[in-house]
Amino acid sequence: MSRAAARANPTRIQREKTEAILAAALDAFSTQGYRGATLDQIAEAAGLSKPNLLYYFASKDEIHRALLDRLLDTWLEPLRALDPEGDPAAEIEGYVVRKLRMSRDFPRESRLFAGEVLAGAPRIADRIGGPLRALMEEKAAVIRGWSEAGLIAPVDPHHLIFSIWAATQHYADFDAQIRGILGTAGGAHFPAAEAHLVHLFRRAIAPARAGAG
Amino acid sequence: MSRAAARANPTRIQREKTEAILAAALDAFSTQGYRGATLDQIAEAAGLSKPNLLYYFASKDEIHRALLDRLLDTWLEPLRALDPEGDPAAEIEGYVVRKLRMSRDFPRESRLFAGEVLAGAPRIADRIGGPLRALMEEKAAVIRGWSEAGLIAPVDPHHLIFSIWAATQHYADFDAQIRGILGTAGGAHFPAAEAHLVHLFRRAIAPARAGAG
DNA sequence: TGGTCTTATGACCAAACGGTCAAAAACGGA
DNA sequence: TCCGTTTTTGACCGTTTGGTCATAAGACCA
Repeated sequence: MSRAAARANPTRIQREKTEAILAAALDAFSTQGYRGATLDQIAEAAGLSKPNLLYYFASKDEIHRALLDRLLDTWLEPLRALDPEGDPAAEIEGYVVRKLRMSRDFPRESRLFAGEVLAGAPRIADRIGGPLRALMEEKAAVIRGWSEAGLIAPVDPHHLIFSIWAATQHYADFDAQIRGILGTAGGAHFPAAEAHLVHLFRRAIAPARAGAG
Repeated sequence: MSRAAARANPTRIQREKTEAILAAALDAFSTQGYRGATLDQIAEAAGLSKPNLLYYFASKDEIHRALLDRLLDTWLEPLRALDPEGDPAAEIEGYVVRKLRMSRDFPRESRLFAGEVLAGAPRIADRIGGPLRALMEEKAAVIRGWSEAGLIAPVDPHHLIFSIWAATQHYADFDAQIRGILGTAGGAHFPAAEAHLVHLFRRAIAPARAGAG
């Protein structure tokens, strides 16, 4: 019999405990990294004994993997939603705003992902080179099309997307630094951040006016 | 007698071994985090036995602290160099370029810092709330002055600097992701990144032309 | 109520960890 | 060459870590 967490027909207890474990593990991994988090710590936070935890997940690695699986599904949604048929400026601005809100609403997930990439992406290199890259190419082509049609300024689509990722995720990943500098608590700086980022990227893609270039 | 590494008059051997240890530790900590890196691993990479390593540094924590001390000194240099008397656009663009080049030339340092902040900045919270915050306020005031004088567009100086940090450091911290997507090796994408970032921030701070807003 | 499958636990294990210590080896100035 | 200092090492230690296992307790349905 395989692991309880991976059953086809999970029982109520399996569903509840699996959720509790993943929630506790997300806390642990996102703040302390893979090696820094311990099974004892996760088990205690989830309200289980360690052997009981290992009844639901076969190993530490399997918990981590399960978290990343969930994460990547939802992580790319904002970019997926970028509509090739929509208004270019509105689409890109909308993407920036959606991405920033994910940083605000899912900072632990952002940090989990950041930590994994920071470490060289040992456990998700395949998915970065696969689905993520494919989606990136698809949307980059859309943006390049807008560029070439003169609907937005000439920009390098890949690096534009990198900048959007960087600038938005920064508010989750570097939260400790931002709080230390601004002195704000509980995401009070997000409205200003959103206004700034919309300004930043709106100007970046605004088509050059007549007479320039 | 205090630790060999902290002597006032270090011997040649002390200097050499201390360097070797810090170099090995930078590799280890930047890719695996504080808990992930082990003394055995650092010792081996530095070509020493573990007790020998602990002859130079009293503890794992002391090595980590020494790395952060060095790092923070040089890390803020690009921002410090932002000249209040210079041309605003040139100063900000210069800052972007310098910061990006630090990501290119010191990616391990960038990742060490990122990992520390990601974990909640437990060991550098004081220096973030202190010297870093002070420098930030100083330069933010400069940028605000430029804004109010109409020399650059109205921008939130703090968030502008956050965006510059985020967008430039991204190329070091998320290198694994960028390589996985672009397929480039050895920093071949840096010229394009520099062109893009200069474009991005030049437009962000360009004063509004007559007739707009 | 009985029986079966699921869930939980205490005791335990080997390996890895950060760190200590006494003693040996190497260094370097007189 | 001598001798005090610096440097290096092997052996060792207590703790923590991820993980196992046999067994007990609990849930659920007939």
